[in-house]
Amino acid sequence: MYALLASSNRRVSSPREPMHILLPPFRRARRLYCFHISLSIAQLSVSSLNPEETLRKLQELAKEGLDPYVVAYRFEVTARAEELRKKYSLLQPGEETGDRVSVAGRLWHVRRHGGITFMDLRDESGRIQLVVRKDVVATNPRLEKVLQFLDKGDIVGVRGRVIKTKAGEVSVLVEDLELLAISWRPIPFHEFGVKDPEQRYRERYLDIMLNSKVRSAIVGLYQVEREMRRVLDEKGFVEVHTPKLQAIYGGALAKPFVTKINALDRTVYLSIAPETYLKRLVVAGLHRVYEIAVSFRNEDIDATHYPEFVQLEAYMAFADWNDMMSLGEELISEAVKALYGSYKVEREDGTTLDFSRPWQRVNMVEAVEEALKVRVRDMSREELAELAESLGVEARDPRAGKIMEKLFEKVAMPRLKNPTFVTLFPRDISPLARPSREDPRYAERFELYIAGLEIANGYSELNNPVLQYHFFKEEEELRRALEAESHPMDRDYVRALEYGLPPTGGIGIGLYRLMMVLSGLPSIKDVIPFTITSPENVELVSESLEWLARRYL
RNA sequence: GGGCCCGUAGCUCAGCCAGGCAGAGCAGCGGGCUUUUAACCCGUGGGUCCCGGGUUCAAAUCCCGGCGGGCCCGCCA
Repeated sequence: MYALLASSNRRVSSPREPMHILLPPFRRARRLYCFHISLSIAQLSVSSLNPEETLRKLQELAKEGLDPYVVAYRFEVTARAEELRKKYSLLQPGEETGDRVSVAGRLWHVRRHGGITFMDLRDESGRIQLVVRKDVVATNPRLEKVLQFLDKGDIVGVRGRVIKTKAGEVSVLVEDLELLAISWRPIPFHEFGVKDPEQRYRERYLDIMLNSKVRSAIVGLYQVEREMRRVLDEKGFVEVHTPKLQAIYGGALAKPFVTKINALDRTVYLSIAPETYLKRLVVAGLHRVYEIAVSFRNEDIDATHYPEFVQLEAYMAFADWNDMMSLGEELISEAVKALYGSYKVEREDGTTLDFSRPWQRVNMVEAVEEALKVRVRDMSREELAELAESLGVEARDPRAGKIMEKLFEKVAMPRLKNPTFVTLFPRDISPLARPSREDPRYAERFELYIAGLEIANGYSELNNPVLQYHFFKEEEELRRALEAESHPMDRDYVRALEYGLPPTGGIGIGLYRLMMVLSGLPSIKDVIPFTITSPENVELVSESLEWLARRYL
């Protein structure tokens, strides 16, 4: 009884009209906009901001002919923040130069002191302080006006003289300032300002703006790619694009995305790897070929996996797996050098990763034996399975090699900190690799581990069409038996091999993972510029200001 | 698929264990300040305590159910 009353009271006392009811019809809004705007905006829970204040600011600016949406189409930039700080670092505190520069960027902080205002402006190079002094402002009415309405988050361009403040900071003494764009939303301007993990990925532009580690990882990936392209280019490699829409997916063992080409009414798969196409190109006589390939795998998302990722795959005719390990060492260590100026990378956790060549090489079986102190090399599938189960490793797979790999990942992989090549993978889990010239139970296949993460994979490429056909058939049977991922039969690929593939080495390097390891960021999503997020009802300031559009048309 | 944690102002969080007027800092707004560094000082507005139900004189707090999010563990780079 009481409960009923209480709950019904609560319901009565907290009614909320849906927001759209509060949004005025267009015509009426024009006449009464002041009233309606403040009303409708007040209902928006949108981030703090203060759309009302921002609207007022825009109206005031418009009156003065300073509406940035109307007047600001370009701004002549002559200097970058970081360059200025370096170039003028030797000025004495309080010293002023006559050097006039113009810089542009976003205001990060505004510190008003009455007669003097300090602002931090950031452009893509870094930060520079702006000083706006009352005596200078007095000579420039427009500056005086704009200054009233400046907020942190706004995009401005300034012209002024380079000085060093009494506190010793290189600054621009502002003589003129143009408001180039305003921010309607508050920006959490502290380092790591966006803490909510979901918001970080939803509004990634904020995370990239505010989180320097994320920003440098994203820029770093570009630098890594650039350096790897340089190294490959010098060796005569040709960069190509292979199809992302494929009739038969292959080159890896993974679940594909399924889609359709309407024009052909055909089901196609998004590329899970460029491998088989790149090797077709080697058959075609492009003896050194590579791709920085976006690949898609329709599998789970976790800290080290994301359904779309970027890998560099390179193939070199007349080379074997040893050559590819050397190439991998060179590509990655030179990229590290280009990025950090050293082959050693200090990480946040205090550890150092040493990319100096050559890197350690251990074969998988020896690594397992070393970790377990048990001789496993001649064990049967059943013996291996028993050992695995005793260590809590699932061992239902019919392939002995799969069990060996799992054992390795369980007992040996986490120990691999500095770059290490794990060599001699089991043959039966390597359908595109060439059997070892010394022991056909193994393949001439390696994987590269850094900081416990698998970063690269390569091998002496299988060029024997008869064996390739045989392995594809094995994979088909495996798929039926296991419903596990297996490599589909690709008859055109075998046909290409039948024309003759030279002895060839190949390597694939996971670039996001490499960047994860280098940056020390804990999730692969941190180094990917944009990732998918769950559906969201996005509230927009603009929606309540639709009437304002008319002013600009 | 199994286990653990979180949801309170625009943001970061306290309050919950042990039920009793809804709190702090930052951000916003108003005022002051000519050398600051996330400036500072004074003043001030701001709440669906995730949602629903239950227990109780009384629920942000206890119980049940749901929703949203995160982390760890098993399979794929």
